[in-house]
Amino acid sequence: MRRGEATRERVTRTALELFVKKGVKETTIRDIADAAEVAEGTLYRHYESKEALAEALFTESYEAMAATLREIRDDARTFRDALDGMIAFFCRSFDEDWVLFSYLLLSQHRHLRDREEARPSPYGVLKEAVTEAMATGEIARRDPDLVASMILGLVLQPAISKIYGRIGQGLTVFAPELSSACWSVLTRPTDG
Amino acid sequence: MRRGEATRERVTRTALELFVKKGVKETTIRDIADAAEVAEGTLYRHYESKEALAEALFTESYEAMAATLREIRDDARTFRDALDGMIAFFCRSFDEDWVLFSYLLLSQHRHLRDREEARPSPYGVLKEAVTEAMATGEIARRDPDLVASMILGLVLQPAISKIYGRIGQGLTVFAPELSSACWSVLTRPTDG
DNA sequence: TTTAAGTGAGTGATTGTTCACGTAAGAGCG
DNA sequence: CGCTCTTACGTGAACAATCACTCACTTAAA
Repeated sequence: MRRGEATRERVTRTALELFVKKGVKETTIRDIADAAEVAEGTLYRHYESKEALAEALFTESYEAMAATLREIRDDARTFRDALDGMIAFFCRSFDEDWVLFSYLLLSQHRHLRDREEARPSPYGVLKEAVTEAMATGEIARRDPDLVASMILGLVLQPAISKIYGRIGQGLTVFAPELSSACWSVLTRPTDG
Repeated sequence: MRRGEATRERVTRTALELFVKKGVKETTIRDIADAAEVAEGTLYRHYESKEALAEALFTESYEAMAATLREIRDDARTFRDALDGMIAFFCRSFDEDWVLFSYLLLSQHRHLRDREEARPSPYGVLKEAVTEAMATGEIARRDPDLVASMILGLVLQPAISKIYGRIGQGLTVFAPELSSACWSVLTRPTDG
């Protein structure tokens, strides 16, 4: 009694691909059903609505990412180790599932709009790590939100550039370079 | 015979605000017409379609930004001056018209999707500046796309964080800090 | 008088969702 | 094993709502 699971996953994956290719609003239930080779009604056996599907797709991956980043941070001895680990993990994940990360990066604003502050997020984990590193004196004390944002952008924008085709190679090869760039920012705060 | 100009601008501005608040697809012609206190038909005296309005709104500001950044770069003697000037200009513009920049930042993926490579863009200007600075030896030679992306992200993400309310103050106060952070990245490429 | 600008009810097409009807996978049972 | 029963899963025509856009008409600036 569980052929349903395979169908669900096919629908979900197909939707993800179409959402990335055309956008959520521009993708119709019919598009998804046709591409996944199921009837329109089937989609509603697995998701309450198209919006719920788009939301689940985002939130599940987004919070899973946050959870793994937290683990990496908790397991690391130093902030530098945590940072390197998080960056390496992000790059690897990105290269492993390009489509999923395109969806996360390109549709985040849509979903983050009405999201409770308290929910787990990659940004939240990073900010906590930064704050703690300031407390232990590992990095200089500055506005944690500014620092976390700069680092986040420094890593995410290359990923976005890869999505746009500006960068050809996988992200993983740049992971060490991204790490050291972040570290430069963290250790040379004020400079002529 | 030109009461039209004022109406056009009211429609345009109202659309911008609604696009940022609700999203483009989620904003209807009726929404715009009601909020701008005109009839639905009026919108079509000034724009071919809703999509054309959304596109014009994006492209005009985006390319105007690129043009100004290019001027700043051309007027600057050193790359460092160019970078500082561009960052300062971005921060000022952002603080001056928060709504417009929210639109540019949050809807860029939608519009950059099918955009000709050759068209002027802030990224293009930055990449050129980076490439030239590498040629003159002002900064170390590395992948220009990676470097341009890192710097772009380092500056844009704080702006996005401000849109999300994570950062309270205006961006302008952080301009010097953003500049020096970028410079750290540019001058300390490889680091244990 | 001319014509750009404004109007808003009407239209046609799209689309998310439903629901009454099939289908097959396991459960219970003799 | 064979049978029936139950229930999750699958189907797609039909529905109702939405919405971008049109157009015949009015208004007012030059």
